[in-house]
Amino acid sequence: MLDIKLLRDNHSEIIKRLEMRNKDFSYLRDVVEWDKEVRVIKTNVEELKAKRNETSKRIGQYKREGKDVSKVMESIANIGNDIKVLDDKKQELSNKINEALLNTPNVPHVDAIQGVDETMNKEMRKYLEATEFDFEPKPHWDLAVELDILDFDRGAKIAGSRFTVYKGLGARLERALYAFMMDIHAIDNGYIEIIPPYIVNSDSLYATGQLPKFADDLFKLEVEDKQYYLNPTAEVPTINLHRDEILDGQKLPLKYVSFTTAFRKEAGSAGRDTRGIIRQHQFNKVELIRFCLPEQGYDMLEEMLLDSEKILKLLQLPYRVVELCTGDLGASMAKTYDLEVWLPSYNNYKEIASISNAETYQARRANIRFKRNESSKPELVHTLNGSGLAIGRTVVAILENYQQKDGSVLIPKVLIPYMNCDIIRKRG
RNA sequence: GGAGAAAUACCCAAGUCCGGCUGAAGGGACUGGUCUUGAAAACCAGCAGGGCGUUUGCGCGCCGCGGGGGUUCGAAUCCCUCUUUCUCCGCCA
Repeated sequence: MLDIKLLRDNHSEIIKRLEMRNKDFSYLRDVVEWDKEVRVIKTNVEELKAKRNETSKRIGQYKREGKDVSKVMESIANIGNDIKVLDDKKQELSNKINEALLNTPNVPHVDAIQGVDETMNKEMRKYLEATEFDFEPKPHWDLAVELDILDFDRGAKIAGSRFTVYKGLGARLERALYAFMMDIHAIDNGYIEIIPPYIVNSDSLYATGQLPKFADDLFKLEVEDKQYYLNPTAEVPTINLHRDEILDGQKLPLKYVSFTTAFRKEAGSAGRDTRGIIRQHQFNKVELIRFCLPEQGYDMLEEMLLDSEKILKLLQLPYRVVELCTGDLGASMAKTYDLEVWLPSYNNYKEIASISNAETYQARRANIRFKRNESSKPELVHTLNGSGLAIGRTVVAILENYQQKDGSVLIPKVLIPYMNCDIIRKRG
């Protein structure tokens, strides 16, 4: 959420930067006006309330002393009603302001790349060259079916399209990958391990910015009269660990690595990535989350990027780092890097991780603050999140990049202890 | 699923039946001091946090007793509603 105070002082500048997202944000000028009105009303209401408080106190005092009270009562006869009328008016305006702010995305970073879509993202660096084969490489959807490690038909039978059964060494590869990633981040990189609830409430989703605007992407559960949602990304439960809390500034940054199964409706993705397990309704993901001081935010972002890259390096997968342009930037984020892994079946790079700084956007919505020391005022933290990595897509990358001419798949060295084997072959 | 009980400031806890002198007793912790070679103990003193408005500033005001709403001139206290926790019974990995 935007800071209304910043908006008061700098709305032209902020609107200008928001419009780098290629949308119209002129309605924020109205918000500034409503805000002025609210403050005028507030002053009036508070004066009335002060008067009422004072008079009521006097009534109590008079009663104790046995004095007549009717005259004092008369003097504030209609004050309650007046207060109510003004309060309602104020509430109405506040709601309008709030709704507008909740629907407004984050302000892109000052140096953000202006662009309309992913074609204008900027490649920062590359690791390894695209894998070369001396045979025709197979896409993972063929390879995995031949190896009998993924079963698309039965996934569809059990649940529906975009659901897949992992089987045999396919299932083990998935399990090996998340154990491996959790180990690297928790043991080597110093993150605290988290397994959060996979069902979240709407407060949590408002806090991280999935609601109110992106309800269509979420699986919703109605249980009696209550509404729950399936976790769309570990970012949601993990950022919400500290909703409505004041953290100890001395203990920042807080670093968490969170393992979840993520559920997404992929409502706007009909026809995209329909083959294989690139885009599923259900997938596993290891997610890095940090809460830090505002001045640390961008150093933390670079550090997290390296933490994610480390996984790809250890797995010896070719990838590149891109910085997202404003047209491709998620609504809650000020700056985002994507890691894109080389996929022979796409003959291109494909997103496997996304590492972002939300600055204070989520912290303000979630009310997550810190104190530098005991006597200082609370300030909003920066929240960062990054994949470390998406497991399903890592499975794809390994299958496709490590495949051999005979249809078997070598296991990356670092995974062998987790897999208890060094190759996936067709079962006899 | 059934039956009860509870939620007060950093922690414990009084107040809630019978609304006003509770902007919240008391204790612990914490901070400062006295005493002591030093420490402990004892004693003295200080001490709710947060949000918002207004002001050049000192300050002033509004809102906060789990959340939301209501009754009232006035609510920690009365009413409605939601959430969470605990105890017992049932069921269960």
